[in-house]
Amino acid sequence: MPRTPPQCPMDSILRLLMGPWTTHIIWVLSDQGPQRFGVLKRAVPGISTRMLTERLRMLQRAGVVWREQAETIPPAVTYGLTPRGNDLRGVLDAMGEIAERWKTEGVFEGDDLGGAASPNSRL
Amino acid sequence: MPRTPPQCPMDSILRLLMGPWTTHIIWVLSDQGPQRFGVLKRAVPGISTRMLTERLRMLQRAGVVWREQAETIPPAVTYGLTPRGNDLRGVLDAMGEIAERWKTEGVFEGDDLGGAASPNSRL
DNA sequence: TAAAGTAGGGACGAAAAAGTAACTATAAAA
DNA sequence: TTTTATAGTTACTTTTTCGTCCCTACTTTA
Repeated sequence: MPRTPPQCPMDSILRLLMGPWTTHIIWVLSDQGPQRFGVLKRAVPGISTRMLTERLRMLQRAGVVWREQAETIPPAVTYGLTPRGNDLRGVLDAMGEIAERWKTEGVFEGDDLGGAASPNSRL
Repeated sequence: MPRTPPQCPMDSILRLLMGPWTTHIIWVLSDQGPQRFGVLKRAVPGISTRMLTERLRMLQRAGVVWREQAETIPPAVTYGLTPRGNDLRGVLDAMGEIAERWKTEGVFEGDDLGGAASPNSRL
């Protein structure tokens, strides 16, 4: 991400959501309710421990998720959405609705969307 | 972005929007109407020609923007939102609303949101 | 006795993303 | 006549991201 010097709250929220797995994590927490770390990891297939930890920390710093650690000996940590996190549910729903519609319209057929397709891909 | 093998339309739409400048570009086209390349570039301060071109091409492939080239000698190219592009306006508005609210709540004060803050930042 | 699960932390390195600079063509303006 | 503008493309280089592997400490299970 470039050095946008933005002061623009939109930009901040985008940098928050834009990370690779972020919305997926929020979605799971919103849909399945609070979950423990391991369950969450299994619910987001393909994510690495490192990534999941990092994203959760970041969402926590933003006040979007809470973290509750039980000081038992194999520690049990649970994450959930704060009210602020629930604010995001609307955005996610709106996106999901569009995604559904576009899918029925066949937008995602030859799906080479998203990447910096041309310059340095697969060198 | 990792190799999400997703088949999930949400994922496709996220990969579409997630690029660094993408939403900003869409926002400008939605707010100011169709614009020529140069104007657009000036409206998204900090973006490089390369990036702007690439993002526009991608949005075009997704059917979100249209491109109209006048074959005059200094070529004049205009970009605008398709109806599909306008679908996204709602999502953007929803995000903008939240962003406003969070700003008044002071969420973005020590703004180190978004990045992979811990491991390799600023080495 | 050894292995597995829990919730991570840290180092390393490959790969991807994005900035910079240089180049294209032609016409109009200075 | 040199410069400027348009809308890019291409090559080169740097920066950032993210996956992989190894480590923790303790308990329960096989």
